[in-house]
Amino acid sequence: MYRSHTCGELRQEHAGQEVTLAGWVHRRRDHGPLIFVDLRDRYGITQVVFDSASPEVHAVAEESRSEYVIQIRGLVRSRPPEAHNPDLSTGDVEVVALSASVLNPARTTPFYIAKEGGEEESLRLKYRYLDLRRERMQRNMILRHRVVKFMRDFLDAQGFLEIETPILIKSTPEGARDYLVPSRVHPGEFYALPQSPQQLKQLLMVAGYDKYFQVARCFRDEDLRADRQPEFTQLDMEMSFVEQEDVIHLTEQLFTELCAAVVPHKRVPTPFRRLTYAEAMERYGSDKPDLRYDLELVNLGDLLASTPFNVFKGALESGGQVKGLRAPGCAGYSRKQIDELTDIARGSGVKGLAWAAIPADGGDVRSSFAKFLGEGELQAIIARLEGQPGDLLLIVADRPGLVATTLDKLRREIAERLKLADPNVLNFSWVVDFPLLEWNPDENRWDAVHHPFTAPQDEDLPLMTSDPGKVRAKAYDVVLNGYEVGGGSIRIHRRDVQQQLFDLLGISQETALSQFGHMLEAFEYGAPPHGGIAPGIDRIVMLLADESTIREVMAFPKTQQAADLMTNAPSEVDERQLRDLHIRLAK
RNA sequence: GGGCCCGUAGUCUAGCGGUUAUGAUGCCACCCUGUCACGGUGGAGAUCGCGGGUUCGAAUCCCGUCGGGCCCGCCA
Repeated sequence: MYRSHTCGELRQEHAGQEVTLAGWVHRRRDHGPLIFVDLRDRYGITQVVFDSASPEVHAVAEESRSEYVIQIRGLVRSRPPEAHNPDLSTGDVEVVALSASVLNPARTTPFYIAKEGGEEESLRLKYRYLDLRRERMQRNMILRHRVVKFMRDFLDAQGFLEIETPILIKSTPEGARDYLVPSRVHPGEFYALPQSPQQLKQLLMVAGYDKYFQVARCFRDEDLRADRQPEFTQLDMEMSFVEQEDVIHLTEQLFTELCAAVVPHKRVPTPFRRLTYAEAMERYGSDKPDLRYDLELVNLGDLLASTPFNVFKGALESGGQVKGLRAPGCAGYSRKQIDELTDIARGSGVKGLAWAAIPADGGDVRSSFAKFLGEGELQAIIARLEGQPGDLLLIVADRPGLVATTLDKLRREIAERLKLADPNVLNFSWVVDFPLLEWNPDENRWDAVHHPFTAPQDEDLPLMTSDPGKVRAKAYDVVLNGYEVGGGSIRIHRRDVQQQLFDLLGISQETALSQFGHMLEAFEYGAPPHGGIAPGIDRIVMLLADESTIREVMAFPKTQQAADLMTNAPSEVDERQLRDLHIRLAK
């Protein structure tokens, strides 16, 4: 045994005991004949005292440097009354070294372990094993463990079974780009890594495992973002004999109890608010709005039906929208600040941003567009937006999609500037009634918004033939503080409905059979009604940890170019390996 | 595929056409018996990401390239 205790556990009551500790040298305070070493492991820090009265022991402390791994045997004693350290959990005691040895020396680390912050993230990623020693990453890894442990315990208590599904599976064309794995045994053929275990969990329902879950690694070969990595982890769940309401209820209970258990200092409003997709887009311009603050978008189109202002008029005449957003107390924004907002708007693709500032002192409204408006229109706009003295009004006119994207971005920007989002609130909500299909003008067919096994809502079934774009799906997303943290649906279990959907998606009999034959066949052997959801663990932990990227809650994440800076993956491989796989590289 | 931002000792950072390239911290040596971001004295440490160009002169300006970040597209 290298140690009798960890560096986080000694207390006043251990005084007088002889203990053995092992850990890393966190800091060393060398007073010559007296040296203090803060010994660190993942449990905490304990102060060890080396006195020159024992020269051999003292010599070990003298040669030790930061991050040396050392072992000491010593006597726990109460610190002198004036020397207690309230910042350490072990701060009432110290260990007087009786013997000591260096288990392994350490080079000077490329960044401080003891003091965090400031370094380029790429440096932290290159030396991730050092970064992981630090408190921030340790806290995040521990939180992540607790989250996953809670999920497992919760679902186990609810009667769920955790079942593993393969990582090497069949590639299917729709959805995200697959990561492919060449087969050595079958020249020219490939496996895909799962984008999610979607089909497999549905087959488990056919098999009668009516409550399934898995902490499932998922792979998508798409471009990265702060909240998107090429591999990520979902709490994949599926249940038989459930309706949408059952899945929502269970998930809500899971999240509520999870947060109470692991982040008790945060407030979770319950029940979770519910928005339809149409309502979310209308009021927030987003299907994942941050509901910690209001700042709702307001439609102005009807007020401007006969406006002479060409920008508004043109947008409305071509089927677009004019919508606005009230930025409370921002009337004093400088030209520069307004230009920044305009740049943000342009960045989403609109041509410009119309604005009006209502001075707090009751003076004349400053505005970029009032002079182009008709009689009374400015007053009508201000009234509709409920503009008060001191407010800045932001207005966008364009195609509905662009108006939504732009005002969503401006809404988040204003909230950020005004610090409207309470960091200690976890505002979960449900977005429901997603459309089942969206028109794909490039391919001249319908695409599944969720996936091709998502069930349409019963009362919309007649629309499948008459107006497919209006069909709502039994699909639901759970949204947290502006992030989609989970999505799911009730699946189609009727063969005729499935066929109808394939027809709309332009999937031929032959394609359906070759791509989904196993599913269709399975569903002919008694498929129970079923549905599920897949919360994204990385994003949830990120939000619980108050981090702004999921990289901070992953042990070994990849860069935006999908590279691992520590191992230098991806990398070239031997000619021999390629030959085994029957692969020749295109020059 | 596109837009924007960043790259200077181990680390963070100042400098933005002429400096001996700034400071902090870390590192090394010596001194110090109650520190806990210990303190004190001294020292070493930088092909200014890389390549090319403009210029009498480039860390500084221009072009390219590499790496990193944020975003758009993409992400059933």
